[in-house]
Amino acid sequence: MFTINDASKRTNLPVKTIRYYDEVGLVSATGRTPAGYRLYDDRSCQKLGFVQRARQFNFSIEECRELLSLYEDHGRPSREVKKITLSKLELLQRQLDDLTTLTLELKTLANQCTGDDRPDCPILNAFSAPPVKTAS
Amino acid sequence: MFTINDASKRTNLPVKTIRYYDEVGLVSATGRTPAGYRLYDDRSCQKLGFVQRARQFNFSIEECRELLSLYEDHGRPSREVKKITLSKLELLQRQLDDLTTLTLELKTLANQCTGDDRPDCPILNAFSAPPVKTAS
DNA sequence: ATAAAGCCTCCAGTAACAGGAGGGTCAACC
DNA sequence: GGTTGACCCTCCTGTTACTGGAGGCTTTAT
Repeated sequence: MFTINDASKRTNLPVKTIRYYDEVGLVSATGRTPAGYRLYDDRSCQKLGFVQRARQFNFSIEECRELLSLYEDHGRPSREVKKITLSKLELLQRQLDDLTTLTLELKTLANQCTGDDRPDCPILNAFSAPPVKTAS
Repeated sequence: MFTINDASKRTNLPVKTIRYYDEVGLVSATGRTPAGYRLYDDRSCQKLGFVQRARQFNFSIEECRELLSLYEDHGRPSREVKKITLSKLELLQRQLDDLTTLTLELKTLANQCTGDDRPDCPILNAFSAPPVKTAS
């Protein structure tokens, strides 16, 4: 059995985060000492590590909860996991596209801006008027 | 002078959001009717539109506040605006890189997963063990 | 006159924690 | 046996940028 600090070191998760996961019932502590200290065993440390990696893949807490229950259920079909993953991928792709467009547009604006002492600024000009919508 | 609803239509911002911008002092209402209804003039509508577009470019409220004050100050050097924009671009680029890596990794995992009735799932396997770190 | 639409304020909730106050616990050292 | 220092606990607040809703006026249209 490990203290929360040990579990933290094993999983690279901050102590605060582990407490939070316990609180929201994502990964509960295995038990408590008489003094009320949280205790974690190998299995729960493994689950914490699982969540840590899934979180790095941008899965939300709720999605982690779902993945965790599939992870726990050894008879589950891989179809379900793949479904969750694919819908997450779709979301990521959309975010990626948005961010790419954004970056390009902003780069263009920054390039057009002289960045000197003069007050004329294409960036502010672009922000002060609607883009495409031509007022007639 | 426009009601908050008119301002909303002119700027494509939800009424709630306009109220929020007033509350946090980003774009204050020009005045109030005797009954307490917010009023907006052309100028404040323009500022709302400015913020709306800057927000689309992922500028935070605080950054919008800064840009807005530069926008209002007609003697400001474009250097300052460019500085803010470039640092924002840097952040965007980092987000973009992270998201790209993430998407690629997740895609690889999804491709390896059969997604059928069998319980074996490379996605969960990848999450249940540390990635590169080879235990020896 | 009344109903619908619009406006107001205030409160709660969102995601996923982080920081800090205030206080108990444990191990080691002198 | 006392005391430091490292840990642990709970509870509260703050973060970002809003959104939704309750409860209650005001305005507009019929």
